Amino acid sequence: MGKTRTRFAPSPTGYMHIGNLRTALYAYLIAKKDDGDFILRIEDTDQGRLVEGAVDVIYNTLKDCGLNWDEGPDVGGDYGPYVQSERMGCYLDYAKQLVANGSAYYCFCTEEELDARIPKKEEGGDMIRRYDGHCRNLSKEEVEAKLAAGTPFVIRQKMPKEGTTTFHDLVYGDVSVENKELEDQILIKSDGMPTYNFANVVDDHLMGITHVVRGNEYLSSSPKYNLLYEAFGWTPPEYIHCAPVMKDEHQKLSKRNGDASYQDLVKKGYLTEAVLNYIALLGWAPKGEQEIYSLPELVKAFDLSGISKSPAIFDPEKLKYINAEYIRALPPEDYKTHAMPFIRSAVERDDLDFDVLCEVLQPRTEFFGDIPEKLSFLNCRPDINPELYFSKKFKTNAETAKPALEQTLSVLEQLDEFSVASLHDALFDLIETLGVKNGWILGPLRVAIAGVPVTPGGAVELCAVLGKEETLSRVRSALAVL
RNA sequence: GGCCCGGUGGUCAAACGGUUAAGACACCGCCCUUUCACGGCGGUAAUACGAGUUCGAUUCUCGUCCGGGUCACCA
Repeated sequence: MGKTRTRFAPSPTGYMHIGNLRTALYAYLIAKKDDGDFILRIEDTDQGRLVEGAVDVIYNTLKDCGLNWDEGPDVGGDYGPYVQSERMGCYLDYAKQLVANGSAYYCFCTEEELDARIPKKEEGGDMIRRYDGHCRNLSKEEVEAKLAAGTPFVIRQKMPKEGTTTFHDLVYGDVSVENKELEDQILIKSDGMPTYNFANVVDDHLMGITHVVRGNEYLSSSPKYNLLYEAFGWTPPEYIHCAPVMKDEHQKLSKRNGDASYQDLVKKGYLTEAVLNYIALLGWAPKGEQEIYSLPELVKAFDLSGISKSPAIFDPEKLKYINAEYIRALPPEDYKTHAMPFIRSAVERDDLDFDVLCEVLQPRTEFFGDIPEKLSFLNCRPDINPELYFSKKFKTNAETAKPALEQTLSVLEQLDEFSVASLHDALFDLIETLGVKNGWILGPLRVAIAGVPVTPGGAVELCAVLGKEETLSRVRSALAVL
């Protein structure tokens, strides 16, 4: 048995959606779990749907996520080229091989003939037509003659009429279909290009792919693939079909619905590692209770038996939770690097202690994009609603706030160093001297300098963030209206 | 419509013939606490339905219902 080789084979038609990325992740994990190779192949046979820059999005996303490929268009490898449009030479020859051994045949039916002979019927909202095998029985002479005359043709796979075909899937087990259900699908189009189904089989075989990981929309066409392998005398790969990632009970996650893509999530301030961790868990369950996994840990823990057969709904709440876990685990410098652009977008002033600000923000950040709304009070001196001074628990209100703030102000005026530690000491000394509850002093102070009911951090931290000058100015102006 | 696949709390999911049917997110309550978070403790909440096999079914079989996929010279 050779090395495990998996591939990720996207078509560059847009962006990386979460489902795509998960398929790539699983393919990567399956290969790496076995010390195998992960291959990137670009399937760009549909030139009409190519989107500018889409290949770069694929490269960048995979690189960001650390899903490094061992072979691919840019890094090369022994099985190239890795861009399907550059492999066009070989497919027709392979198809002819199948014609020669009786597993495929030339078909000269035109669209018009088909419409006349077997009009499409509506079934369940789709227009359906099953090819009738008209050209299966053409004599060798007829075929030769048409080819010689230059009649346009396609090559179709000749499906057995009887019996059943079974293939084994590592997730779904054995799947069988009656051969009579199988259509004589087109292998080579009239322009000489292979269809996706055919190119896929040939490429996977030529590239030595041992495990095919893909969405389960291919589950029902897999028997056809296997019949193709059989016709060539090739060994079929192992199949791992994955249930889709859903937006809700009915719809898949998709760009068309405006659903979050990987890039969108990153832009909103989600960490790559967290996104990857979350999507690994969407449709796969580890053995134990652990749910925070780095990529190397995933490689170790990944196990095919944990892959789910049913669709999974993408849950933004759970992603937020996982992301928050990652954010809290960040070293403070890294947190600051990530957070500063978002802080800057909300805060216009420069004279704040951003280290302290980051310190109070870090345990309160679920994703970086939620930072700005927490910080608007930092920009200018607040207008204070006196009701904010009221607290049942600390027996405070606008009346008690006045003496409390006066006492506090005189302490703060004496204090030179506005660090969290020195502010804490000074204010708690005052609290002890007065013999009051912490909240009797600290509650009103927080309101006076912030003016909003909810702030990241308490009075002590906020004083440190604002600095002496701004703090005193805010306390004085709060006092002035009491 | 034919065929294929699936169906455990709101969500992700464990349990692969015997459990009081895990755990996590969300939600609710309590504690901690200078607000909010973090943290700690506790709570509400599930085997789609009906038959069968079995001493015993979430688990095996069949039917029903529900959902998804597929049936292209698209990938």
